[in-house]
Amino acid sequence: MRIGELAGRAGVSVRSLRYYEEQGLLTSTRSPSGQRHYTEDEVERVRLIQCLYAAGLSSRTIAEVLPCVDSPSERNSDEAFERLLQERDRISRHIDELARARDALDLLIDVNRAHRAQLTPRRPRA
Amino acid sequence: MRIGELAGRAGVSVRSLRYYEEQGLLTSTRSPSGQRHYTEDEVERVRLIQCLYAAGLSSRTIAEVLPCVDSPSERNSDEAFERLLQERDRISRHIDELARARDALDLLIDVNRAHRAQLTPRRPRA
DNA sequence: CTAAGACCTGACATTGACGTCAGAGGCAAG
DNA sequence: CTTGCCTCTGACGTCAATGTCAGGTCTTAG
Repeated sequence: MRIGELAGRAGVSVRSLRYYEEQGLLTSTRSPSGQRHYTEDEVERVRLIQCLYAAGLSSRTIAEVLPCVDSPSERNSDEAFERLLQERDRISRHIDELARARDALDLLIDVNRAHRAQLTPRRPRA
Repeated sequence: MRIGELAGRAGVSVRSLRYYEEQGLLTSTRSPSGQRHYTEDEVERVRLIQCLYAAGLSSRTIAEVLPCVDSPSERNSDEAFERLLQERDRISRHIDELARARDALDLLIDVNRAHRAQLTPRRPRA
C-alpha cells in the first residue's frame, strides 16, 4: 500500500510516517518513480511506534529498542534489551507520578464539592 | 524568603519560578529594590504546580484550575471546577495508555528473555 | 489526453517550559 | 569600600514531533 493508506489505517499523518522513516523507525520499498510502498505488517508497527511515543519514549529511544522487536533472538540486542528494561521502569514510575497527581486532584475535588454543597444546599447537579 | 531559597526548597530553578509568575501561577511581594519575597506556603504551592506539570497540565490549564486551590468556596470557580474534573479524567486515561504501553514492553521483554535463554543455556545473568 | 488527487523533497514555522547570557543593581562580610 | 554572590529584566536559544507550504512528479478515472 502507499503512504496515504498506511497513514489512514494506522491513524497518523503522512508527515509523521516520513519522519519515522527519517528517524530509522520505519522502512519502505520504493516504486521506480520513488513512491513509498508498505506491507500489511507496517500497520501494526506504526501502531506500536505510536504507542511508544504516547508512553513518552523519544524517537532515539524507540530506535534503540526496536532491535528487540525485529530480531529478539540476536545477541546484538544486549544494549537494546537493557534499554527496554529501563523504559519499562520509567513508565512504571511515571504511572505512579500520575497517580499521585490524580490523588491531589481528587482531594481538591472533594474539598470543592463540600464547599459547593454548602453554598447551594438544595440545588444539586445544577 | 527570596527566590533562590524558594527554588532550592521546592526543587525547581529560579528561571522556572519567574516563569510561573509570568504565567500567573505564583505571586510574590516585592522589596523596595524590586526583589521577590515569598512566604513558607509558597513552597507547597510550587510543589503542587510541579506535580501538575508532571501530570501533563499546561501553564494555561494550571492557571484555570488554581481558583479551586485558592478559593474553593467561591461560586466563581464553576469553570475551574469543570476543568478540574476534566483533567482528572484525562490523567486517568493517560494512566491506562501508559499501562498498555508497559504491557507491550513486558511482552517484548518476555519474548526476548526466552530467546536469550536459548542462546546462552548455561550462562544466566552474565 | 487530461484533470484531479496522491505523492515527492526540502525547508521553514510552531509550541511550551524552560536554559542561558548580557548588563545592571542589591546586600552582607571583611 | 570592595569583593562576591544574589537578584533584576529582557531577549534569544533549545528540543522534538509535527504542521504547512512550495514547486514538481505520478497515477488513475473518465
